[in-house]
Amino acid sequence: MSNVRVRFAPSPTGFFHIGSARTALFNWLYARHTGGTFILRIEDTDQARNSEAFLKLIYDSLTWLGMDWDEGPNPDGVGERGAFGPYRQSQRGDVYQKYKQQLLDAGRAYEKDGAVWFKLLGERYKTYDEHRKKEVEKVKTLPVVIDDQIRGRVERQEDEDFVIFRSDGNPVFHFVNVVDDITMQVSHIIRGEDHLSNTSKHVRLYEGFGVTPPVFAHIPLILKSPEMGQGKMSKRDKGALIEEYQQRHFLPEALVNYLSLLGWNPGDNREKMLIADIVSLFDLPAVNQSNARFDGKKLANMNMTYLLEQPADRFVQLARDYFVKQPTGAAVMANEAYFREVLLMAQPKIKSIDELGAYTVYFFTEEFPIDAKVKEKVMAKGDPQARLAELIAALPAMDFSSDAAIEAGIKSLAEGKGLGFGDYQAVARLAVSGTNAGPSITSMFRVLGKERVVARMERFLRTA
RNA sequence: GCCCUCAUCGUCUAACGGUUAGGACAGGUGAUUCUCAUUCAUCAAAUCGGGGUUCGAUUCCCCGUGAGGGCGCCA
Repeated sequence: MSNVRVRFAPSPTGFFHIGSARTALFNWLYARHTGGTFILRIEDTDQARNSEAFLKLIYDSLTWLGMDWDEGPNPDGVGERGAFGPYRQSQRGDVYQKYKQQLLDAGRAYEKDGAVWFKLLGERYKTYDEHRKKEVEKVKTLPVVIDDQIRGRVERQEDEDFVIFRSDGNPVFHFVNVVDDITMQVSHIIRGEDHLSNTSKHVRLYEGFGVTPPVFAHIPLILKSPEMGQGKMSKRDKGALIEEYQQRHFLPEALVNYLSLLGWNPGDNREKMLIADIVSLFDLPAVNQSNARFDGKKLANMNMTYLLEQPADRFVQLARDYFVKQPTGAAVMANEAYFREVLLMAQPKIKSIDELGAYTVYFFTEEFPIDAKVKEKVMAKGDPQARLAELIAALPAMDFSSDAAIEAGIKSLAEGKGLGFGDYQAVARLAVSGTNAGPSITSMFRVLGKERVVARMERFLRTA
């Protein structure tokens, strides 16, 4: 095992969104690529906004996406693993007190207005702050130099003392973040670019503790797609929540694959890749510097590509997971062999699992909808009623033992009337399935069975 | 207002300082299949602007402009 130690440090104050997932992913990829350790740390110091439900969502989302962690709370939330715990900041009060005392003893922190402040070293002066509309005390310091793995050399001036413990006694983010990274021996900090400006604070804190800062790597942000407006993606944007993709039965590996391509590429034209290949190819210097816009269409396409190539058993299992949650689920899955046959017929045709219900409805009930637009179109051409009547007459004698036999049967009927297969196909499909989209008419007939096909045609003729 | 970062088709992106600026998604057109979808073929589509450096700049430098982020006793 290498000495690379990275962490993902979410706070359970809201839904798990796509930006967090991508940050987690890049950390996970780097850990797996280097043979290092991936740590999950829960930043739950903000008691007012924390919730157990959101905490569980973090575990579930990471697990669903296949990002396993080596240290941190256990995925079921009971107990934890790793030698550097506790991994929830709410349980690390003692550690923070100790480090606060260290700063106090060294003269690098002081109390003011009931809060504890970190003290910058240098000459002090007062100046008016245009942004905050008040006079502030600043400190003349040398710029902090950050050698970022993705950005290169970044310089930033840190010129004001800042709070590390609030007057309510709780430590603030910058402080706990640095203390935890020190005590957990984090070697690389991979996080969003929104933290780049905070990094100078963090570096000063490391110096205050007499510790060499870890390697920083600030990854680009995910922006809204153009139709969603301006700015970085937030939880309120459509498609921003991991939970949503889970509910829509996306394939997690497709989502991970898509996310990995937002700000990174393997150096060639490959896009669809095995997770194992992404792990072996991923590296920090290859990460882009510019922000990326989220594109739901490309994600959907990636998901479809994955869906098309799923082995039959996995696809049926995915379908089962979907139908279990549908009100009609029990009826749909009542006959195992029939269910499987219908589903495998649908697999090459659908773009996402959540289309399955509508796509296969007429296989499981007589109460399927008739698409009005399709009906109008089909009925306007030729003499569909006559074709249907001919089919009804010919069907009882037809061989239904195979797709080929059915096809031959319809063809010979058509030839006898001087017509083509196509003259019967559209109206038969409409009468039997209520739509124009579906598997081949022959396999549809065979799976449905002769009686049901004839009955539906008769009913259609009566009501049409 | 101050500070930091970024800038190639609509979007994600590729291109040792030398390419007809490539690929993918989305879009257009056509072919194939009994429908639909897939698939295949094909078309359209970009180096933000201005200065340098250089024989030569998408690539290096500067200035604009635009976009994103930060400036909390939030994380």
